[in-house]
Amino acid sequence: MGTEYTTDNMTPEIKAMHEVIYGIDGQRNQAREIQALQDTIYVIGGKWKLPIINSICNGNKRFREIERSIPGITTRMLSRELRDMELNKLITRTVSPGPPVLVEYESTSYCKTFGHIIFEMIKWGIDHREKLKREQ
Amino acid sequence: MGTEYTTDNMTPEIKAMHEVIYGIDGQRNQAREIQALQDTIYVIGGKWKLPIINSICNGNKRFREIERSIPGITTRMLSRELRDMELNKLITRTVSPGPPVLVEYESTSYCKTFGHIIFEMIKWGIDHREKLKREQ
DNA sequence: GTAACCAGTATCACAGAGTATACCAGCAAC
DNA sequence: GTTGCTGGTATACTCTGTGATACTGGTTAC
Repeated sequence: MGTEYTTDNMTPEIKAMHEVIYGIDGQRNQAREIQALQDTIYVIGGKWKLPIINSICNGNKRFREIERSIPGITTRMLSRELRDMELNKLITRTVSPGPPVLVEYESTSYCKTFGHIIFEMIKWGIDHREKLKREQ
Repeated sequence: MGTEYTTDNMTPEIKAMHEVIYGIDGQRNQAREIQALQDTIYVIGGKWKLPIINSICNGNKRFREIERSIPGITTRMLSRELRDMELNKLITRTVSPGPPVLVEYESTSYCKTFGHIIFEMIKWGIDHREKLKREQ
């Protein structure tokens, strides 16, 4: 059933992804979809990770810079998330002893792979607010 | 600074979104970005909402269907999230008294606006697993 | 009548994400 | 010396999202 297609012309990566979503036989592979979605939620879930990633990708490097750019975050949470993200190789932390001591956080290429997700989420949020405005 | 642009040709919606992201003067509006991102996280955050949305959008309508399609979820959490999502008009719940009683959940158009986010998250999750496989 | 399914509810438990608030050493600016 | 900033840490606490497990009434299939 379903439309005919050929994967002959695809690159190996695209072909693999296609086969995960649609399966070998072209049927939607719901089990793989849900697994992928849950994997992603596991990695970037929580209240603060994406805002911190977004802030650093926007060029904020310093602890207080990042803190100021995210309304509502506490130093406790920021510190904890930064450490966790460094361990998971989402960001790098570079210390220049100075004086004064200078610590800089930067995104890794792995971190940047969330760009599309963050972009879609920002778009949704903006559009949502526009819609709420129009409904008033 | 930055590249010149004109918004004259844009639809009102696109123009409004453009101005939120870039501001009137074309500069990135980080404050609006973070607000939009936090709004989105507020609405769809948590471990189960997106998997449930995805399951219902994939055509699962019945409580146990949805339950079976999401590994790890408990009836407690599913019931709770479905109620919450119905209250927030993400889904509709239709009861046919039967016998036997038949309850069907369906996504609303509002619910479907998360499609792009979910798609990007599934893509990321699939790509991430492919990369891990290649690194072994 | 027994088993299985449907669509949940009930009850108890708790881990950990998140919060509130104060504080620290070192440095710079005045 | 006082104030402000940096880059956090310390401590106690909250609370909520989540989990585990058993259970319910109604129905169907055999």
